[in-house]
Amino acid sequence: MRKMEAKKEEIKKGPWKAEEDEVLINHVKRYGPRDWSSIRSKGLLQRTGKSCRLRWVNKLRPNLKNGCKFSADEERVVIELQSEFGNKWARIATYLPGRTDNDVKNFWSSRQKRLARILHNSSSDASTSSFNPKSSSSSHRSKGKNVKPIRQSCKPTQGFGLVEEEVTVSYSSDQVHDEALRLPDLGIKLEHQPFTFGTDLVLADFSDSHDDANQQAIIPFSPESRELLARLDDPFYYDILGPADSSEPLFALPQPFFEPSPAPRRCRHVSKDEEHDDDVFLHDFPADMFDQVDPIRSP
DNA sequence: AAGCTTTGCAACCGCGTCTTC
DNA sequence: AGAAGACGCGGTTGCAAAGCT
Repeated sequence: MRKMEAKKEEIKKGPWKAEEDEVLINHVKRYGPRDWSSIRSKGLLQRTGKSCRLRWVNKLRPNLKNGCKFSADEERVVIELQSEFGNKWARIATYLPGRTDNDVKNFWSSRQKRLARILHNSSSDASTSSFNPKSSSSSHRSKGKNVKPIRQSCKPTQGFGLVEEEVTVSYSSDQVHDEALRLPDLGIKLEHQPFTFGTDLVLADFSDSHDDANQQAIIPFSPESRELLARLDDPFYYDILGPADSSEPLFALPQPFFEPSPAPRRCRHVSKDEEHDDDVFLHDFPADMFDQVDPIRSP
């Protein structure tokens, strides 16, 4: 028992040190990005194989865009692919060179939280709302599935944009959720908009609770937002919108940066023969890949 | 300037799948 | 065939930095 406890204690967790990174990089140089468990069994690091793999994939791998914000194009790709694939972050990441599944996941999570906050701010006057962004953890995000469909009816009271007649559209909460996420990309801020439009958007509550009139929040979207929401079904939705950033054509239908490489689900395992060829695993990588591996600064 | 809140991200965990023996 | 171990993925958590009051 004591032995087991001692063994447990040997496993190190928490932030990685530069020395550990160096050991890990050396291991990958020598054996390739595999056999993670052997790193610990050989006594090289007190980390689990999983932890080593994660560190390599998310931080040490060459050509990663570490510390680089998602560009407008990348955002667009993520949004589009998320709607297509769902939360298949690894799959989505294959379309974004230099991005990891963790990056995509965190990016999406941030956006969701931001939206939750925006919606909450917009509806803060709606005392009937039970939506609480404080509890909008990721569990909240994933609970949007079982909410009521929402109905948006636009009755423009101002000559604004292209809306000239009454439009009544019904969307699922997921649709509005997703599309509302796009609005900031259009240069449209949901916050601080004068709510002069004629109608309200009745948004389903994102919480887990059951159908209940009290769960509804009245979200007074800005005219531009309403206009966009009213056009979700338009196949030329993206064409209608001008680029938010003059330098980039934001709303062309997204194309993958690269076709995702049909990478094998798992890395090839090492045969006994290959084991002695130090470089055999490096054939998968550019010759200078390790020159690009910057030593990670320790916190 | 200090305290509080929000945000971004690194890392961990649990679980499902695949491979090896 | 099936058990055990390794790997990969998605969800979640914790913390430091940034922003706000």
